[in-house]
Amino acid sequence: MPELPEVNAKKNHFDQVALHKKIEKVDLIDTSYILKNMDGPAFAEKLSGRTFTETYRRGKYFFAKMDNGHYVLLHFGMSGHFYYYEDMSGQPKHERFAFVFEEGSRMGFNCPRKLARIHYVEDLEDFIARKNLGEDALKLQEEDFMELTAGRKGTLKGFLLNQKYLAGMGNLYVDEVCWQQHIHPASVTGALTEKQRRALFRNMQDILKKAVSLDAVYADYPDEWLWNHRTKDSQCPRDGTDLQRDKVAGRSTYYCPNCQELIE
DNA sequence: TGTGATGTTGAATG
DNA sequence: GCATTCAACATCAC
Repeated sequence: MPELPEVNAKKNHFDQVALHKKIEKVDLIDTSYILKNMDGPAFAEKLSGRTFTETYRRGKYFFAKMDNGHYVLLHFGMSGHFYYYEDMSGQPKHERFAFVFEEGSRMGFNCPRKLARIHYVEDLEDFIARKNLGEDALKLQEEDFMELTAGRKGTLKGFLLNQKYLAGMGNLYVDEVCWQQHIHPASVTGALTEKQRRALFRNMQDILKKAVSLDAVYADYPDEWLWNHRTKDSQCPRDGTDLQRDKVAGRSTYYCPNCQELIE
């Protein structure tokens, strides 16, 4: 589930249940694939006795700051999720590790597909610079977006998905904004007019803000959006045309062949 | 049973 | 440097 609004919802959850609680230990189940820059026991040792003091989200990257000034980066991949519980009966099936708080509750990190990535980060700025991670899509300024898009070759979808330009957009929100703007996702980014690019940018932020305000609960997303119509054999909520499904920028893409213009 | 899934990365290619 | 395509990562659900 995790694109910007989903990760934001996870942050909200984490802030609510995990901040300011002393970590007694880290329960390691299987961190072999997801923990990237140290092994499980070293990670557990680093975290033991620490307290999370605040959190920071940039795009889909979630950083939990500790009382020693260091961070834990949690990237959820495709299927990562937090589960907070006090009774072991609440332990999720694919928990890879859990922060065990002194009071006895646990913040479990569940990840069936092991595509999540965890790093122990001493220097946040350095980590972001090395990742070449772009500005958060909600913090990006319109003029910077205009500069990033001007004259750019390559598909609009490929651009919006690339986290080094702006961070946070994923497959579903990209389809949504392209659809709302009547623009075919395979359009050439730099071929859009200035007016189109400005409108796209504003609409993108509006969509993200709305999704964040709804805590990424899909059932509450406006029915006028493509979102809940983005399924096999469905129709465009605007004009009833059968939606088309193609691969664009290597990702499964839904769009309306009738009302989304290919600009190139 | 085969296929695809909200993400990222690296290799190969143009 | 830029952009594209493909494969890989590991598991589950349909």
